[in-house]
Amino acid sequence: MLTTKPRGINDILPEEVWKWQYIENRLRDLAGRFGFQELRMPIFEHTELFQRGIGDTSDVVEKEMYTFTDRGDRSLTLRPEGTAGVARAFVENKLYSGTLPGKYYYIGPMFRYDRPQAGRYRQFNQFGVETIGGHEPAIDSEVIAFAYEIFHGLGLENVLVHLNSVGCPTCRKAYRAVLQDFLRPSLGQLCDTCQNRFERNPMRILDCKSKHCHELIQGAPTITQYLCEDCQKHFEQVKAILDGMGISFKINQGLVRGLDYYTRTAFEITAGKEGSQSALCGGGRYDNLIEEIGGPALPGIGFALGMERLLLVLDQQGIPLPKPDLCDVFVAGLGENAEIITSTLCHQLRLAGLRVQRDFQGKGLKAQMKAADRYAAKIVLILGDEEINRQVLICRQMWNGEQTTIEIKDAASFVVNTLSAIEVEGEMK
RNA sequence: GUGGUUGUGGCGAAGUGGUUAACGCACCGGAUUGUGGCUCCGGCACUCGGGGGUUCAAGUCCCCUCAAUCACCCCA
Repeated sequence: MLTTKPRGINDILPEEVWKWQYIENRLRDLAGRFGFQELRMPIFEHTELFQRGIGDTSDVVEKEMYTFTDRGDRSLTLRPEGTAGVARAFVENKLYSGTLPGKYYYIGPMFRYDRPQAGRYRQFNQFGVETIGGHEPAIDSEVIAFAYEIFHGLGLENVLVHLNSVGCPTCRKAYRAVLQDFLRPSLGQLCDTCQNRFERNPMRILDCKSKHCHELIQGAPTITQYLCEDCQKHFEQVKAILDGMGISFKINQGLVRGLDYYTRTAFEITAGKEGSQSALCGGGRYDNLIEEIGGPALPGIGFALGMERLLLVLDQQGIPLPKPDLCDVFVAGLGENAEIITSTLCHQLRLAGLRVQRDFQGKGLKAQMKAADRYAAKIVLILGDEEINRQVLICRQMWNGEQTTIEIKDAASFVVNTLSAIEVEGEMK
């Protein structure tokens, strides 16, 4: 072949896509129940939106963006995440003039130039929500409850909410100084990356997976000890509401989200799987982002989940998803005389709302029966010369092999009735 | 960006320098002249991810490259 798909990019084939559709439908339904509306933003934006929004020191901006120049010499970037785009759309369309907080969700592909791995791809899909214009702790809790319910509702085991507060610029400034004081004596022993982080973003050192660094940061002061009064109160209230809703969570003081815009509440959700790519969902509050990109000073909070990772754990945990029926009726026409009648019949059945398959290659009855079986057709209609001469056809019920001869003109209504009858029977069981 | 493993038909998988590249599943056809799921029989890779090299001879050795995968990093 001429070429293959680019690295880290995947086709989602029909045999797989029904799972996606099922989950997407559930997500949309759940979003509606929580009062969120869909917002579709573009796949690419001006590069500076992500640079300013996500933060220059983040890995995403530093080394993972798909940035290109268009024919007008503009620097554009394929969106690596959704929040910045929603924020931009919110400001640009002056959505702050509506009822606040605005509650939006999005679903679609994101792009990051990473080394691909299980559960990590260069084009991956996220479902995310954002609420903009509310600072109340109840909003944090509602967003976390929504995220939790997505996973819980699908039947996943060991769903765990990791919760932390990363403070606001005021308390973070104080904490940053304390943390640097703590680390300074062992600065030389930290890994290269962490030495780099020391000035630029010392809180990220707490997140370092290197064993050596991990030992050195034992006993480090935690941000929660240095939260200002407002942040502390906010955090306590979020926890209290979650308790009240019966949503369990675990405080994880090492949880520092990778994007620079986060303030106060930060959370992540995992489901059993330990180690790499275990985060199914990540989110948090971003109280300065909207203002940062030139909008009014409105706070926000949201999360995003990775569809590929969700599908992966569902599979690992053996959670069955309902597979839709692909075929109600297979029309088996035999010989040239059946051609027009077969086509017409298929069309009528489809107009009657049925899923219909047929053969186009003039195969024998045996081969057509085999095909019908593979389509998992519930009913096969057989049309040969004998039947056509008498203007009838044979209706075979594949689940029990029973056959009835009926008139061609009655076929559609007969099939509809037969199928609705067995559906009712199925429901009664 | 770093390190490890892998790459043979649609899929899984033998083959460890030497004639026609096992086998299983799937697929197609037949046994059952007009009827699926079982059984039996038959068919199905000018070719071993791509390129170059070593050799009388390479799927088998070497180099490069691409891709997958795992770990690190990071994150969804």
